[in-house]
Amino acid sequence: MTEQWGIAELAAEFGVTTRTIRFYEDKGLISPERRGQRRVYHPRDKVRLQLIMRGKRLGFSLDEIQAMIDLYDADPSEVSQLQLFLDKLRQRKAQLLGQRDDIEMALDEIDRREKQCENLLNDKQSEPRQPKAGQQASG
Amino acid sequence: MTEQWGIAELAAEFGVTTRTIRFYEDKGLISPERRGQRRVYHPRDKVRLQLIMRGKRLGFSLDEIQAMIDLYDADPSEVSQLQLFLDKLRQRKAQLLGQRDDIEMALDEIDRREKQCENLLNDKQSEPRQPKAGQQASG
DNA sequence: ACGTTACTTTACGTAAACGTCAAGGTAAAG
DNA sequence: CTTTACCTTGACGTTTACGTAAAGTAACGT
Repeated sequence: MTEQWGIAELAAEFGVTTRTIRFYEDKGLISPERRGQRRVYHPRDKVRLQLIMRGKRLGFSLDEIQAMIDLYDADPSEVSQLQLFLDKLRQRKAQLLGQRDDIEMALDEIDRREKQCENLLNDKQSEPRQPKAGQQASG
Repeated sequence: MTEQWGIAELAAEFGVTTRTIRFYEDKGLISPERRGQRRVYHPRDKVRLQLIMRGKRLGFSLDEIQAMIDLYDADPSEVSQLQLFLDKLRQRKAQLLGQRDDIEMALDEIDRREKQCENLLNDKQSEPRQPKAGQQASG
């Protein structure tokens, strides 16, 4: 009985405004219980919001997030639907793998720059005056 | 001399419209050579566009992409700037690592659903009639 | 009864990232 | 010289994802 929250609590917990949460409801991404005219949120709604937030962090549009949530919720009984469902899953997977590759590349570049900087900082701290052409490779 | 392109060529190569490329120029993300009033793009502009596209695939705003490109281009000479620069690098890194975690989670979930589907498909194909409660674990 | 608090709907506003004309320049080809 | 292809600069339109009032309601404390 303790696992339910008002919209303001949820908003605070997820670091968004109540407007945002209502907007997601308008879009059909969540559908909380109604007690009178008030919205009452349950754990499943929180799970939904977690999925939404993760999707947003990964740059997906709300429509895409909607589609992904549908994928999680779906329970395809017909074989033809199952095949189609599997295809969709694999598409998302491919997209995510691509994103992961992009991230790896970006991380590699950042790591290079980071080490470059650290070296520079060490050099400057150990020798505040003469720059001294050393054997530090630059590329 | 062969390494230069018109805006239409570039647009075709990157799968965007010329409007998009000009928009990025307006935003200061790229600044091609001008021959007369025409834009002429060189390899470095392609590199920029690659970075932009990667940023977009990862869900960054053009402003953020701008900042990331600045990070790549910057050559901080002052120690104070260097420290600040390093901080920015590490912030980006943290963000990217977070995104990577998100992706791993999403991939895990998809993999589970995928295997679930494959099992269902196999069951249905080997036994089109009786569902027959088998020893296939479901969770 | 009255005010406060927390919520509700309705509706107009806005920033980002382009799309979509409109109107024209220019260089080579016919 | 005109057509054609390709480019240019505006400038207004559109979608997404909310922000921001405005005005109303429902329970709760005093």
